[in-house]
Amino acid sequence: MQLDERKTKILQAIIRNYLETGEPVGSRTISKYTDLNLSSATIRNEMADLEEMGYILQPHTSAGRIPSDKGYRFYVDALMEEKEREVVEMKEMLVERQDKMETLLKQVAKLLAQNTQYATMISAPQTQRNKVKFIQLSRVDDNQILAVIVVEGNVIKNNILSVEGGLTDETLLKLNILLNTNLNGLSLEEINLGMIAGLKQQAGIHSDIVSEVIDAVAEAIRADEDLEIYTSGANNIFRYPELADQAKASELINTFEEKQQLHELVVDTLADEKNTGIQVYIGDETPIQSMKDCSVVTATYELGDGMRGTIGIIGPKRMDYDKVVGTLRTLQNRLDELYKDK
Amino acid sequence: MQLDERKTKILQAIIRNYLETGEPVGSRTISKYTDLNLSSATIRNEMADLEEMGYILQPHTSAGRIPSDKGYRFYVDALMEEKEREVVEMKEMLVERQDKMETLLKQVAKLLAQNTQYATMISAPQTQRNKVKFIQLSRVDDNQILAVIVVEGNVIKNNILSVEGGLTDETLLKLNILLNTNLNGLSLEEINLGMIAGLKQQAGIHSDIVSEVIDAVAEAIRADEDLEIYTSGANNIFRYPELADQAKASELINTFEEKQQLHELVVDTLADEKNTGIQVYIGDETPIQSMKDCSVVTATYELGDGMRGTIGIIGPKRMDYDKVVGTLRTLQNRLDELYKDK
DNA sequence: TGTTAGCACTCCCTTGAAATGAGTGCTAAC
DNA sequence: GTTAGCACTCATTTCAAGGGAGTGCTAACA
Repeated sequence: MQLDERKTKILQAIIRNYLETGEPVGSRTISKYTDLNLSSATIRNEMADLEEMGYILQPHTSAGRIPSDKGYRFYVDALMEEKEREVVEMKEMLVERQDKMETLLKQVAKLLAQNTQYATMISAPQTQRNKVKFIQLSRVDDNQILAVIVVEGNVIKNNILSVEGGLTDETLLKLNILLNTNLNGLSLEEINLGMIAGLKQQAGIHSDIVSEVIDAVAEAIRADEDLEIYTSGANNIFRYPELADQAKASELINTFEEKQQLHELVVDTLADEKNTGIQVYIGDETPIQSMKDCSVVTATYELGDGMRGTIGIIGPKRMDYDKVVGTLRTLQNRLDELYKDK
Repeated sequence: MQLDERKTKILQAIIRNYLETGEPVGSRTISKYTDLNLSSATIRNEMADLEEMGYILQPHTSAGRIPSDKGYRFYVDALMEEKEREVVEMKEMLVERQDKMETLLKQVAKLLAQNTQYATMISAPQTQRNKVKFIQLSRVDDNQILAVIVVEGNVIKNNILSVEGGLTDETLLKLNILLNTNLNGLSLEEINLGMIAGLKQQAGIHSDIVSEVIDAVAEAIRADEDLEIYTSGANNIFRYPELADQAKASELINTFEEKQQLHELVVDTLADEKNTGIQVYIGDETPIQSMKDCSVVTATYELGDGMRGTIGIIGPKRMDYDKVVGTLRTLQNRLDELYKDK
């Protein structure tokens, strides 16, 4: 069977109506809703076809129809094909100047949640940072020294180390030179055990300091550590009866709170390079089990210097895809500016 | 009317039973439950008294009794007076060695939530840190310098600054000396506008760097910035039907997610110095509006060097106060060790 | 004077039957 | 190919009846 133009129109009408109301939609509603001027009986025939084709389904006999995952998918695909939509100016998205990335991202998540009435998440941008850029040891007081490590992408790690027997300024300077000349510009792979042993030997009695610094370097470089994820509006799921029952809500809330599982979403989104950077997961398509009754829309954003992060919107399957995709697209463009404004 | 021993016993029996079941408890239950050997009729008379005195109440005629806030309060006060309970060894609380405070606190919150089946929060320890301890500017590359600021309590702040026209190593050294000799040991109040102007003048063309550093100092010192709060187990509230209805759950979840309001709890708890460091808020006693149907138990913990934070457990009024208070007391003692172990 | 047995009464909650109504599938006519 | 009409289905609402848990009160008992 073919999905001709009339069937398409009817299908879209069904979905749009369902998006608004959340109730199964009947033939009579469609008969009036569209400009097709068809009687409800005709619509019923077409609906039977659409059901057979798998685009819509009936919760029970004598109920109206609701879109299936396949139906949503069709709708979203059609939506995405539409011409680049005009970038709506989000005046309400006035973000105050922020000097901290963290605060900015938290605010974006929050505003986005308020704006869309869905749950949102945003991951801090990640960059390739495999190389040590700079190491500095400084005295804080008699027994403590501060180790500052900067790696590519300007990720900074601080460690305060205690030194038992005092340490002369001279020794500190030597250690600084030792570490910088040997480690700068190296990646984690290039810092091998042999090299570490050599460094320790040169550091003599202060080899423990070298150990600690190298541990800190490893940590600063290891990517997953600061894959921070910020969420907001988790409680918005209570707005949608189909998600608000206790079992589902509890699971979802847990996912948002633990954040651990959200990583998968980020990984999955970033992995997919080809498209415009916006992806839609409907129902079972999502990598996260607890969201199998939801739809998830994700966008990859990119800050000037090649750092990429993920924004996600999680809501019911009858999400306002149109608006969400539009908003995300706008945000993709704006986020870079916001960051540059700092 | 007096709250004699028998009334006390009955009241405690009622409360304990209600804590377990969550259902109103009737006279017959108490008659069998206690070792008083009284008939249900006698219990009924006593219950009528207790109700008149405001310790218990009836949801409706011909229902059993449930504790009122006053009843809970009595129960908790009696509990707290009990002799220092033996510190239970929490074997299951084996926390892996963590080198980051943040990770430690997140883990504690999580374990605590799993352990108690309530929602938990923990605030990062705060210390008085009004004084600058140490400032260091270092070159990262040709156009960027890194400013590291350490204030009392070893709070560290990093800022990367861009410098337009290059900066010689000599100038950098001069700036370092300038900043350290003038700012070290000073509190925010002591760094006044006159001094800032003086510094800027001495810095000459690099006065903008001085400005940025001073801004960073102000931020590092300002306390509220890093009053981080970690939460866990918010979805545990779904275990208690009296909290699980949509309106309440949504509000609670929101409170946990936004964290903003939780600050009040921390402030309130830290303000109260006199007692053992454990406080119980029942119903309306809590400073947080959305928790007025909950009970909140908070504990102040102290890490060796005078840093204090707050742990909170949020659950239904029929919380197992006994266990919760015990667990928190244990944790108070253990947290310091855990931290020292680092 | 305190305790207890007995009983009528209250009120929530469950159960099941009946009514409602939205929506369908099918058939026959246009 | 489209439509009107009708019988049918089934979730949901409504209502009354019955059960049950628990109370308050009274009268008897120790």
